[in-house]
Amino acid sequence: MTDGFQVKLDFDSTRPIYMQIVDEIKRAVARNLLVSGEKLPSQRELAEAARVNPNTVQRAYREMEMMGLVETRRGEGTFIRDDENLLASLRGEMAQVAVDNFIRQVLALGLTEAEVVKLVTTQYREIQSGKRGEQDDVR
Amino acid sequence: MTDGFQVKLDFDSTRPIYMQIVDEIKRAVARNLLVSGEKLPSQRELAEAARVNPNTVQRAYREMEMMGLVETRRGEGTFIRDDENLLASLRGEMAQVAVDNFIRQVLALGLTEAEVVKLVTTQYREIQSGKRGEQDDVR
Amino acid sequence: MTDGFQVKLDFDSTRPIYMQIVDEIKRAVARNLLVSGEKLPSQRELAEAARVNPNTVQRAYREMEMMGLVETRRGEGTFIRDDENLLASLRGEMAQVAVDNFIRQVLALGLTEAEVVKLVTTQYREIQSGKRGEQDDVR
Amino acid sequence: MTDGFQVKLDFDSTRPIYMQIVDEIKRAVARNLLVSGEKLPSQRELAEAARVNPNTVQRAYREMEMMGLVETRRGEGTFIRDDENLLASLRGEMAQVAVDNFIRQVLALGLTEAEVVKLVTTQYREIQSGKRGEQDDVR
DNA sequence: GTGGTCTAGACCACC
DNA sequence: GTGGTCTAGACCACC
Repeated sequence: MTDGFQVKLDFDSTRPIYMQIVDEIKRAVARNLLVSGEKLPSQRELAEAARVNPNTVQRAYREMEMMGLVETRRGEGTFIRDDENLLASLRGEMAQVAVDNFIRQVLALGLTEAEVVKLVTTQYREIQSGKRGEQDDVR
Repeated sequence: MTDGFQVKLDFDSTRPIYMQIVDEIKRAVARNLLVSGEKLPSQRELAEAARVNPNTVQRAYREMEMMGLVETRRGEGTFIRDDENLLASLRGEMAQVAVDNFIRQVLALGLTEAEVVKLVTTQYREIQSGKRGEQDDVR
Repeated sequence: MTDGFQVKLDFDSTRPIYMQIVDEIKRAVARNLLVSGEKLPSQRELAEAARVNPNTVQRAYREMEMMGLVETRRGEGTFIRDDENLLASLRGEMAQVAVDNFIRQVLALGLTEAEVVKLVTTQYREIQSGKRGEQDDVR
Repeated sequence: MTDGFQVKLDFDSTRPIYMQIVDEIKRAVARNLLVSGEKLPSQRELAEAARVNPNTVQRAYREMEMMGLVETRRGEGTFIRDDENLLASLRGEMAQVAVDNFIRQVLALGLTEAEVVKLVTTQYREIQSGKRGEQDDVR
């Protein structure tokens, strides 16, 4: 796992393990931690590292292949495809989830729209400026 | 369990259990799931429900007493105090954490400030309008 | 025992032991028997010396930490903090209690204000002059 | 013990019990809780109340008789004598002890003479004014 | 070594 | 019933 992503699994979750693997890789792609053309770990490698059955990893990779996120080249490995549209929609989905959770939280706290926008713009600038030259472990 | 809050603990976390209890109750107060004057479960009740030692619950309650969040009356129980300033700062803290996490996520996705603001305002209105008469379990 | 203070506990008192420990240390600090930066005995040491449970000592130390009197550094120990304001207010409190008790005594004896002031000034000078080079155990 | 004084004994003290009884009665006299002509409890009564041997009480009463504080009239009981000089010296002694302890305390706290006098005069007036119509349990 | 957390359980005080 | 204190002892984290 020297790659730019890690697969953290929750074995207590009701969400199937293979889906969790897909989620993690989608997330890494959306965040540019995995880029077009990059090779994923081999199925065996990942299975060992994540301590799951190789079949589980294979199912995850097959799902991603079907959704067009990766392509598997026999004898070579599995690679992130170069598909701008897919990437954009991935990012859109994740942004949507993030914003949705965020809004629910601030609504529960009783913040008005104006307050939220204020906080968001302020914090956006603050964090962005602080990011210069920093390592990017924003998980 | 009939209360407006639940205490979910992660026994694997490095965060001490008593702090997790405090966190949960602070959160419930910030969200108005627990309001001024309301009685918390007795130390023994909560200890049993959360499957922790009564001493652990007591430590949590004592911490909250010291920070002025609750008031404990011997022989009667522990109650949420009425302190507007404290409540406001609690909400401020939680909003800050929420916005901070959110911004880090969207920055990792490469969204611009304008895009973020757009998403936020759109979603704010959407979720708020959908909230009418709904139950509020947004955890 | 080589420290400048001793913790004498009254196990029959209704005052909790951990508070008695706090009282004693506050007194020692107010009297400069313990000074800024000085290390308190470790929790286990004091527990053994005072024949109480380590948890009881810890509670005392935690209280003092919260009131800002001491600073505890994990793996190192607990130290008197350097806080002039706190020290002054500690001394003020203790002086207040002493003067209060004293006045009640002399009032009960029927002394007038003038008589009291006379006694106080005379005795102040007498005791102070006798103090030169004496050991200071005025408990 | 409907009288204006109580005899509290410390059986762990090194000070003999009979002296402690004398001390307590001297204190009550100095404070006008026992006045000239007043009858002390009978030796048996006091022995029973204080849970000591009647001989011990007798010794205490004998001491006080010798110092001129009380007189015993066979068949009647023991009474506080009317001796202004003795009373004055009793009060003087007690005042001396009180002031001595007090000065040692405030010296240990580092108060200057001026500060002490200031505190004493302020507190004298405060307590005295607060005393009006109050019950006088200043022990 | 140091402090920090937690459990199990006793006993007390206030109501 | 409620919370408050204390003990005994385990186990962990930091040094």
